[in-house]
Amino acid sequence: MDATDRKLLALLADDAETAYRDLGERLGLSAPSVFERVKKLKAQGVIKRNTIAIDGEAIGRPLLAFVHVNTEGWGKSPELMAIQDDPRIEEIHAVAGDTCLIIKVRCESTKALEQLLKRIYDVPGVQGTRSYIALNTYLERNARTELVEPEMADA
Amino acid sequence: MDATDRKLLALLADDAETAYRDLGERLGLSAPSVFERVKKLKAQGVIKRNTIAIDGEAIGRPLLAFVHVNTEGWGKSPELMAIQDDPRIEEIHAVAGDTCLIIKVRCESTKALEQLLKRIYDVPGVQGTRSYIALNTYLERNARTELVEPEMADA
DNA sequence: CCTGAAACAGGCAAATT
DNA sequence: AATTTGCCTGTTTCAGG
Repeated sequence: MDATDRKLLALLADDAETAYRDLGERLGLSAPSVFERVKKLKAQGVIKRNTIAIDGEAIGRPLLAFVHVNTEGWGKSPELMAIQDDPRIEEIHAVAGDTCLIIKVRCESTKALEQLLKRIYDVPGVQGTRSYIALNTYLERNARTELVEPEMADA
Repeated sequence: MDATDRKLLALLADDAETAYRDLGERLGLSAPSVFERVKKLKAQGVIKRNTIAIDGEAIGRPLLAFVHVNTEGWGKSPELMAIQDDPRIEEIHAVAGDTCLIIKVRCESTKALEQLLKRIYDVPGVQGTRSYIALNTYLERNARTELVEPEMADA
């Protein structure tokens, strides 16, 4: 994982369909060398997978929300994890703070969100939820590397 | 946007490197037909772009956090939006609820998060922040379509 | 939407520095 | 030892029907 790898990751994150030849030009490498690096990054698990970014509104899910879930005892129950079969659920994180779980959901409507919340409330141990409805998304992207070496300044 | 398109999007979200021939087999179409559909979905903006999923830990950013930002007046100031040049910032949403903005960040360390918070606090109009540190991520994926027709049940 | 064909890029092997 | 050059296989992409 050197500076070239980080720049390569940044280029692929921006457009994963760029030809190895073009990537090589930008990195000062030949196409096979770029291929080798990508292969290694995939084997190492740095690149988890290639995917597409889908527009939420275009697929009929204009409502984005973050749902904080409070549970008695520990939050991660199999019943609660079962909700991930719902394609509206995009993320589930256990967090430290004044809530137990944060769930990111993308719904068709407020009614669909209500149904989802109902399902969450039906899980044993769930004490309550607090929802944050996104009014506008200014930025939404995957993990990024920086093109330059990160500076480790202290506090 | 018919059922075939939704299934195609689901397949591409799972693995965007699948050959059109293989996609065609699963969809009951020929490779050129799949190509046509993908082209249309891109032109319509349904597919926003092809990208790679990068492992946060592998690039030295094991610390995921959601930062709620409270501001006086309206949250979206140019100064605050300028923080998106930092690759640690993955998402910025204006939300309705007991906070103004939710920011998703992925940092190298608690010190790096502290610096980021410092930068946010330095923006005029920012009254306070509340951070939720992810202890464990159970699910993290992009927008998904469902393979079957969504049922619009009422409340 | 499918069949056939051309252009292109991906992936490997040998050769070179 | 690592990278580049060149080649072959396969996919992508464009016709025509």
